[in-house]
Amino acid sequence: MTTNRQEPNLGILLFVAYRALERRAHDALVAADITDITLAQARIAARIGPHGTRVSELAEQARVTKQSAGFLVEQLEATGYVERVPDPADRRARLVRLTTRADKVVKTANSEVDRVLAEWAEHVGPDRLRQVYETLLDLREITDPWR
Amino acid sequence: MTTNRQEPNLGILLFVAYRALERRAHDALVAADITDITLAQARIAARIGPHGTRVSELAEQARVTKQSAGFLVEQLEATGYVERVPDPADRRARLVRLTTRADKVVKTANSEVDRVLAEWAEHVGPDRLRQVYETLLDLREITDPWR
DNA sequence: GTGCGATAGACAGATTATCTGTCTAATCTG
DNA sequence: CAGATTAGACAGATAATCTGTCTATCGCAC
Repeated sequence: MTTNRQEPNLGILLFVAYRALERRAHDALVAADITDITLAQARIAARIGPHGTRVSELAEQARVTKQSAGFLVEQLEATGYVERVPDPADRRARLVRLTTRADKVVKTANSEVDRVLAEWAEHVGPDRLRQVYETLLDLREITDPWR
Repeated sequence: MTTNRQEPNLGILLFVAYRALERRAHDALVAADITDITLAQARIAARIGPHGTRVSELAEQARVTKQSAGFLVEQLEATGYVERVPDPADRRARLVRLTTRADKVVKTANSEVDRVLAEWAEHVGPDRLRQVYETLLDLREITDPWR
């Protein structure tokens, strides 16, 4: 529970903006006939780095348990959007990487995000939007236990 | 899917901040021995206005279907945190209201949110935090289809 | 005022996402 | 090297969410 005030509190504002962005990106995928990726899978996939990322790290970033992340990665693997390769640096671990099949997905999602951000910048002004970005970036130092 | 860039994108920053706030509030409830409210229930409860709110509106605000919202309200009703009363303005509708049993919960959650916001203000400066609030408030005009 | 499309929300059923707990192998640390 | 930690798989349970359908009511346009 955050609060139940009438004036929207910061939590709700963060939520609304986040969900709007996420929703637009996912809708863009559906519009591009990419209908075999759920929102939860996308949340995981969006956090995969260019050189692959461990399931544990994906779990931390997406704020779910390792089990949940593993479950979603398994599905993404089944649909061919990711692959798991051994981590050369740690034989316990496996790196989750995006496959070439994911290229179109990433491109589509990124394009839409860019479009949304352009709309936002148009609405509130590029400076104010950048201020939000920079402040949230600094805030991450205390809100993000990892990194 | 938002993107998979390395520099955190705005979507991820919004997510991290939102989840940090939500998590802290929920943890505060658990610390106060309020363990019969789940995060999903809290998301719904946090959006109930002082004079009661319709399930449909809660669903819209929390970005879930009416069915999901109804399901969660049912649980909150079973644990006695909310009650449903007929809406005098519309006989189809019922208003979901917080009960007195919810007082402690609301107070606990609000206190923790205030505490978190104070920490945030401490870290980035009150001005910058207020700028984030105001910009997100303006942004809501285009990101929030309702209201 | 009547009729028709929209809305509120309940009911049913299915699926998806998530968690806790446990286990093994591998790594790190003192 | 021994013990603690970490990565992630496996098993099982639960929670959350969706689609679809249905009834009652509302709000208009005519």
